[in-house]
Amino acid sequence: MKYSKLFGKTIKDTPTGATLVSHKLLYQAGFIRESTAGRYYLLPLGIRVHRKLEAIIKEEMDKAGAQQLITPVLHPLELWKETNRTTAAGFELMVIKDRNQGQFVLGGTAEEMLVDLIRKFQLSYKDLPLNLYQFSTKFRDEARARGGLLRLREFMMKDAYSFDATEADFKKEYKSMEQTYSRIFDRLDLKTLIVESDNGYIGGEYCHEFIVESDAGESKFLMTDDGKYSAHEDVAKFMRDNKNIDEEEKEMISVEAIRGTTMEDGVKLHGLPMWQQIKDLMMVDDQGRMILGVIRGDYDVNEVKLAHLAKAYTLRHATAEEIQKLGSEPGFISPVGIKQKAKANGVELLVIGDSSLRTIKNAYTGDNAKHKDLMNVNIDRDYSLDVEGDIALAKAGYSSLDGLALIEKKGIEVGNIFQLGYHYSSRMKDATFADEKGEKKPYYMGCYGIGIARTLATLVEIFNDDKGIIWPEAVAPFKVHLLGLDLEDKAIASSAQKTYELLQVEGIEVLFDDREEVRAGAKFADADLIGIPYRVVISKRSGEKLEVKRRDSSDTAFMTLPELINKLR
RNA sequence: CGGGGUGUAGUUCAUCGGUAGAACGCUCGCUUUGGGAGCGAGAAGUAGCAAGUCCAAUUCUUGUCACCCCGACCA
Repeated sequence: MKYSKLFGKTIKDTPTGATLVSHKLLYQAGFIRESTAGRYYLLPLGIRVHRKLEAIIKEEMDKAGAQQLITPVLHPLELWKETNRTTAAGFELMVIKDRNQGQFVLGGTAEEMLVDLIRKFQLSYKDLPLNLYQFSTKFRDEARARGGLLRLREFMMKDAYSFDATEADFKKEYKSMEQTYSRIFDRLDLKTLIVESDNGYIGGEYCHEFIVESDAGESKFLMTDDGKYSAHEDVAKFMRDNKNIDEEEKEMISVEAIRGTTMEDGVKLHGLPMWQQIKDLMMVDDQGRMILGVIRGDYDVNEVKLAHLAKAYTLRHATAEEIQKLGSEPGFISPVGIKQKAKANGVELLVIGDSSLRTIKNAYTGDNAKHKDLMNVNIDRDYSLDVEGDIALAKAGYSSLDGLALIEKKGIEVGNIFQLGYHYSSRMKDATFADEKGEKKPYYMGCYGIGIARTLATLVEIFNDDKGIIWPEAVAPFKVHLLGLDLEDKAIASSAQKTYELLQVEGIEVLFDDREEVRAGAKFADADLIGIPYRVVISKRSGEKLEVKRRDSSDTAFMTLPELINKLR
C-alpha cells in the first residue's frame, strides 16, 4: 500500500473528551473515526488489525475443534421471551419491528439463536460435544458508551456456544476454551488474568473473565499477591473473622433509641463497635418480592451475591413506603420478628443472611419501629434466616480463603467463558438430544466471547510510547513501513519503488511512504505514530543499503534487501 | 436513568446583542529538505435544530436533539 493513496491520514489534534491513550492514538494515527457515541468507523488501517485479530482467533478456535457459522443479526423476539430474557436484559436490548409488525431483537448475544438452531436438528449423543462459533456484529444499547473502542454500542464479537451431553464433558470443553483463549492472548503478547466473575443476565452458575490489567479498564477485581486467586468484586470470596463468639448470650431487650438512621448513628448512641451491629438491607426483586439482606455491621451487602441467593434477575432498593407497609421502619429494620410482621401485612418476604452473623454474639439492631432498638440479639435464638450464605462485598485488605490479603486491581475484560448448564436448554422447548437409550436429554451448555475491537484498543493501551502505537507483529497492519526520503532523486525513487515491489513479491506486507512533498521529520513522526514493527528507510544517506529500525528499539542497522527479507522471514 | 458540561470552518478552539476569527489540515506558488519547515496567495461556516424576547440573536430565554464528563447500569 502506498501511503499517498491510503485513506485515513494522521492528524495532530485529538478528539474532544478523549481521555484514553488508545482512543487518542487510534484516532490520530488514522485507524478509527467516530460515527455516533459508541459506534465507530474502522478505517483501512483499523480493519487490517481487526482482520488479523479475527484470523488468529479463528485459527485457535478451529484448532480446538469449534466450527464457524453465522446467525442472522435480527433475532425473533419470541426466542428471548422463551428464556425470559426480555425483562432481564431489556435495558440494553434493542428491539425493532418489520413491516408485518414482527418484533426482532438486534442481537447482542446469541444463546437463544444457537439453541433454536440446534433443536432444528435431531442430534444424538454421537454428535456431541459440539462447539459452534461466529464473528458477528453485536448490538448493545449501553447506557453510556465510553473510552473510544473500549465500550461500544456496536462491535464485532467472536461468540462460541458449546453443547455437551454431561457436565463432565462440558468441563473438558470449558478447560479447552480456557486454554484456547490463553493461546490467543499469548499470540497477541497480552498478559491476561483469569478472573472468576458473575454471569449477569447471561445466566448460568460460574464464569471467568480474561482481564488485561490496566487503569483504563472498568473491571474491578480482587486478587491475592501470589496470583492464585483472582475474582471480580461481585463474586470474590473472603474469610470472616470471629469477633466475640465466646461471649455468653445475654437476654434480648428492646430499648428507646433516639438516633438517626445510619450505622454510625447506632454506633454513637450505644457506644458499641460497628461489627456488633446488624445491618439490614431491604430490596425488591423483579417479581415484586421483598428481599431482606442481613449482615454483620462492618461488612457491606454485595447486591449481586444477594440477587443470586434470592434467585432474582434484578434487585432494587425498597422505598420507605414499602418498608413501612411490611411493618418495619427505615433505619430500624431488624430480622427479629420481621417475617411474622410481613405475613400479617400480606407481604412476601425472603430473609437472606450472611455467614458473618455467626461470628458475633449479643448484637444490636433496630426493632422494626421508629426510635426503638434491640440489644443482645443472637442468631437462631432470636431470629432465623430463609437462606444463609455469602452476601458480603469483598474489599481490599480482607483475607482470602487461603489466608492471604486481597489486593484490588483494575483491568479491561477482553474475553470471557461462561458455564450455562441447563439454563437455556431447560427454558427452551425441545432443546434436547437422544442419549444411548434413545431418551431425550437437555444439553449442558457453555458460551465463550471475545470482543475484537476492545482487544484491539487494549493492545494500544498496553503497547505505546509518547510517540505512538507499537503494534505486536502478529497483528500489525503492515510488517514494514518503508520510508522513501529524497525521492526527488530519480535513482532513489526508483530504488525505493523496486524495494516496495520486491517486498510484496516476498509476501511481506509493506506500507510505502512515497510522498515526495513531505519532509523526513514528518514521515518519521507518522511512522512512529502508526506503529508498524519495522521501519525501513531509503535515502541519500542509506546508499546501497537499507536502514532498518524496529519500532520498539532505538537501534538502527544497515542491510541489503536480501538480508532484510531473510530477517523478516 | 440521575447530576454537571459542551454544540461556531474538515479538526482543535477563540469571539460577540449589530450575521464571525485563529491554529492545524486542504489547494496553488516560491524557498527549504534526516525528527511534525518558512513565506505568500486561496477555498472553506444558514454558528446543532426549533420557538421566544429585541429595532437587531451565533450571542439572552425556553424547548429539543447530539456529544462529553461523574454516578447508576453493564460479558
